[in-house]
Amino acid sequence: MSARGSVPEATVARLPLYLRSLLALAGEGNTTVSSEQLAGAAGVNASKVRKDLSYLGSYGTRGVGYDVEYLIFEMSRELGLARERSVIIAGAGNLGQALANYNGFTDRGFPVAGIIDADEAKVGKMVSGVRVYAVADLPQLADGHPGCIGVVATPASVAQEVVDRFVEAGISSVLNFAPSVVSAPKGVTVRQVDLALELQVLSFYAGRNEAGRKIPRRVIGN
Amino acid sequence: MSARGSVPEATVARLPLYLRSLLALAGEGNTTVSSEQLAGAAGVNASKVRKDLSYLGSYGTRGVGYDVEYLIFEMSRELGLARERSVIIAGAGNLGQALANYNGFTDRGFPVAGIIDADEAKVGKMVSGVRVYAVADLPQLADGHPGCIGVVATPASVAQEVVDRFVEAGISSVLNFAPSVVSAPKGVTVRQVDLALELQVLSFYAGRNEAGRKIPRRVIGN
DNA sequence: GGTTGTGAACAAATTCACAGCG
DNA sequence: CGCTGTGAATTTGTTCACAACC
Repeated sequence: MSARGSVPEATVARLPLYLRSLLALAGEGNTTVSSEQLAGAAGVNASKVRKDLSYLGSYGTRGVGYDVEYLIFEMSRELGLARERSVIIAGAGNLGQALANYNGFTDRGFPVAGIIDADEAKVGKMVSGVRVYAVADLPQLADGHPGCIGVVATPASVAQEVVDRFVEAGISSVLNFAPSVVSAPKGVTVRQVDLALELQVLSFYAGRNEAGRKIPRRVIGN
Repeated sequence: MSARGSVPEATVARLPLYLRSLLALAGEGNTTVSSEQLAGAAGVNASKVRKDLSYLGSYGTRGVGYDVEYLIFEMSRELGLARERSVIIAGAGNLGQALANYNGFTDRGFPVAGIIDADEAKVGKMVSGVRVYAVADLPQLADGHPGCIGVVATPASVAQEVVDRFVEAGISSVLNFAPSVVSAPKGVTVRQVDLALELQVLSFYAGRNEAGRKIPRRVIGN
């Protein structure tokens, strides 16, 4: 398939996984990788890797595999990682501070441009090297970092309001950590991460496993 | 459908969303809710709500809707939230401390039982009200909190090792924040949360949106 | 020989549409 | 009449299996 037909969502969600694996493989000195190897590293199966890569129109070499450096290049380009994207965090509370302090963002190419907070007492302070700005400063901050990503780390009660402000400031990518459903106009992408939700899902399966274990106490031949 | 056939994964992932919405609705004094309303609150569509609820075998009343309290009860039961589950965090670094400090876990019924860390200098210290334990203390800590959930907040390089230790200690639910694919024996559920991955996915769509915007500069009638 | 790229088969998830019931 | 519950239709995602190619 030749590059520009829309890439399935499920595939998009796996691209960063492949990229991460490829970077690791490159670090180990591999110059070439088969779909089988890449699948192993990314924790998926080989046909999936081949299908996914085929959506990017990337070319491997039959009988050989994919060129690691070339794939990294292609994939970074697809993911828009050539261009740096800053992150603006809304909410200087627990989670906001944690995220500002979290190296994972900066390390992987998403520097934190600032934190905005409604609490005047916090404005002007530094939180692990990141300045806290007033809500009124958001438009200016966003302008200074074109293509930046807004991160919602406020209580759920104000999440929608924050998203609206982000959108007004011209931000079109939002990562929402608040446990609340938010809406945004078309053209704005919102992704939701709810930490407690993940725990609840685990709890569901834990219940099933434990319940399941009750009956087959001593199964013959297992 | 009558309760015990396996609930589809996609449905399981939405149950906490419904529960959250139901709690909000109950808080507003609603005693009854239609699939349409619940769908609105949870940000999905009504048929999905009905299908999902039907997997739980929950009964609504035709012409009326669902009883809010009853649904909350049923859903909490399904999610195993009657029983409290503690969380044990591995890694007292940036992210680990942030998570320990994050009220979102405790507030929603997942108290943090402790942090384990390989660094002897940190052992015995308190991190926002949570004690740091040595790795050797893990089995005991896990025993003291049956059905607990292990959270990996270490560097990727040791994530697999940590998961192995969790499993040895009898933990069968793991939430992995390290950007690395980990494997675990059958019967152990692992969920992956990669914060930078979310940003990369946003970056992908941002690129598409921006590229798309290049051409229709001034669209008539929009 | 080995590995990709991809149609075709299969499976999962979503949406439609309406019968059934309060 | 209004709303649920669910089969059927559709869409999306995964896996298979193999021809094409290096």
